[in-house]
Amino acid sequence: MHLYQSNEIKIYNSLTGQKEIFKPINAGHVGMYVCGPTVYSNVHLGNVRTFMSFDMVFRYLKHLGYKVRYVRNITDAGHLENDADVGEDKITKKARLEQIEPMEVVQRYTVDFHNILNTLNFLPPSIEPTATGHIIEQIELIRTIVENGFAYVVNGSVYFDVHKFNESHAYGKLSKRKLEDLIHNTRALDGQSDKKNPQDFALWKKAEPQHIMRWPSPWSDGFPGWHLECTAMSTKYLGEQFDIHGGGMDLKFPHHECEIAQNEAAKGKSPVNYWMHANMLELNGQRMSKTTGNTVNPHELLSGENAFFSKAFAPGVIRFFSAQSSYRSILDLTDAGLLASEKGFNKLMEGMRLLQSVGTANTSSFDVSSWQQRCYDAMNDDFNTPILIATLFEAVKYLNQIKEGSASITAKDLQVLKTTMHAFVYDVLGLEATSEASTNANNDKLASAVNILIELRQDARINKDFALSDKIRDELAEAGIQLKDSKDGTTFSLS
RNA sequence: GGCGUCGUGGCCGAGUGGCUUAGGCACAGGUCUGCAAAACCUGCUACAGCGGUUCGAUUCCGCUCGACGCCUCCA
Repeated sequence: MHLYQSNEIKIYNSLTGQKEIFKPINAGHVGMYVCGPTVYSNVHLGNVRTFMSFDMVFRYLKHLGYKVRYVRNITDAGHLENDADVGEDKITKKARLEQIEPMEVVQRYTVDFHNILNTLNFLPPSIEPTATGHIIEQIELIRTIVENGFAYVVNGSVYFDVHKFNESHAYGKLSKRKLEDLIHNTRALDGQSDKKNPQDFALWKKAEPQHIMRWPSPWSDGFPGWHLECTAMSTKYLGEQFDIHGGGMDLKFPHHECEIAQNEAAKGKSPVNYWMHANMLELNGQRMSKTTGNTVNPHELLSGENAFFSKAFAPGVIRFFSAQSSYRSILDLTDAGLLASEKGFNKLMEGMRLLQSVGTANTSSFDVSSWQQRCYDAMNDDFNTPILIATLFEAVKYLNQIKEGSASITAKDLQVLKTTMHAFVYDVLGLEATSEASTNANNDKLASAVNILIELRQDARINKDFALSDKIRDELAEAGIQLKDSKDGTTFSLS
């Protein structure tokens, strides 16, 4: 008996605009594809939020016992500066600017991307394919689309014929656009486009002589179009139709719209059953933008070396902050918000510690099994992590009451509580007390030193030498060590 | 201009046609303490505006105002 058999998930499907009961194509198995980063610079923090949302989706599906194949690609070629057919490949441009090989650019930022995700406690996807590793598949796909009459060749480049496609299919059904509206609203191209219509998009681009990233094809030496890689790689590893496709809201049009068109043109099938789109991340109420300087990269957020935030924030705090809002809402990153999340996160982690130390009784004054069900209900409702967190805090409050003696729990219920808290806090939300884990190596020596000071202070307090005891307390505080007095003695924590 | 999303208490941020409350932070009072801090307990307030549907709307519908995203590079 797997958990997924008793937990019916509802997913908000961007394609239909409503929450739908999730039914995987193959019972017990889930195929999920998420558009990964274009590795031409440090990964965008907003992109990290998107991946974090899907990391939690991945984790929950796994927790329920699904066998999940999670594919998240690396775009290392083909993402043009613009779609107007005259743009430069982003990787190539960066390589030219830095005077290094394109693959050096790719390597550098792929490593950076993985570092950030590891630091933030992401689970690696099942497969992480690259665009350049699937040139053959992409060429085959183009060939099929051309044969089916939905693409045309001009001067060695191949373009998808959106108008032709729209005669027999619905181009724009995901983003709720009509082709005629697009025609009226597309800016006229200035100059030498090979496209029949501005709405057409490149499947294959002939490379200019100086272009380093190039592969042979039936049409020219060139490189594949950006939209094509996701179609090639998703269907290669997940099948012509698969369960979940995710990505940032900004990719809905044109990227995902083009994916649907490509797959329908090539295979005659709409590729995805459930489209999920994560909303944008803002910084202080404004969109992040490199051009206006209103941007922070993940390193700067983690290190505190930036102009926006008062301190460094631990990975767990960032995850907690993200999970406190729904993946479908715009999330505004602010100093006050992060500070509030830090306190909340610490409170939750304190609750996790209480699980180990709290005493049991003959009766429980709290309905643990209905609480447990509400945790599942929250996640089953379109992965509602804010509700899950609110429910987890009910348990924290309960644990504190047990500690204070105003509530009680049986050993059996405590076991359920412990298992469930661990499952949701660690496995599903991916939270870890990383700030402590990272200092553990030094903790033993530090602890013995601080404990000596605590003893000295205790002696001073017994002697009513409060000047000395306060001096020890205050100077430790300045050094980032906070003493906590309680009935059972004094402990400390690092701030 | 087109398409889409949204407007919740001091702040962030869920949710719902009435029933019992989101939750976190902040704030106030209390417990504890030599005093603090920390921790804990208790309290606190809301649904942009105007109409409509309804026995009843923050929740549904319409309009107004405002914010944001995509439509052109920025995730």
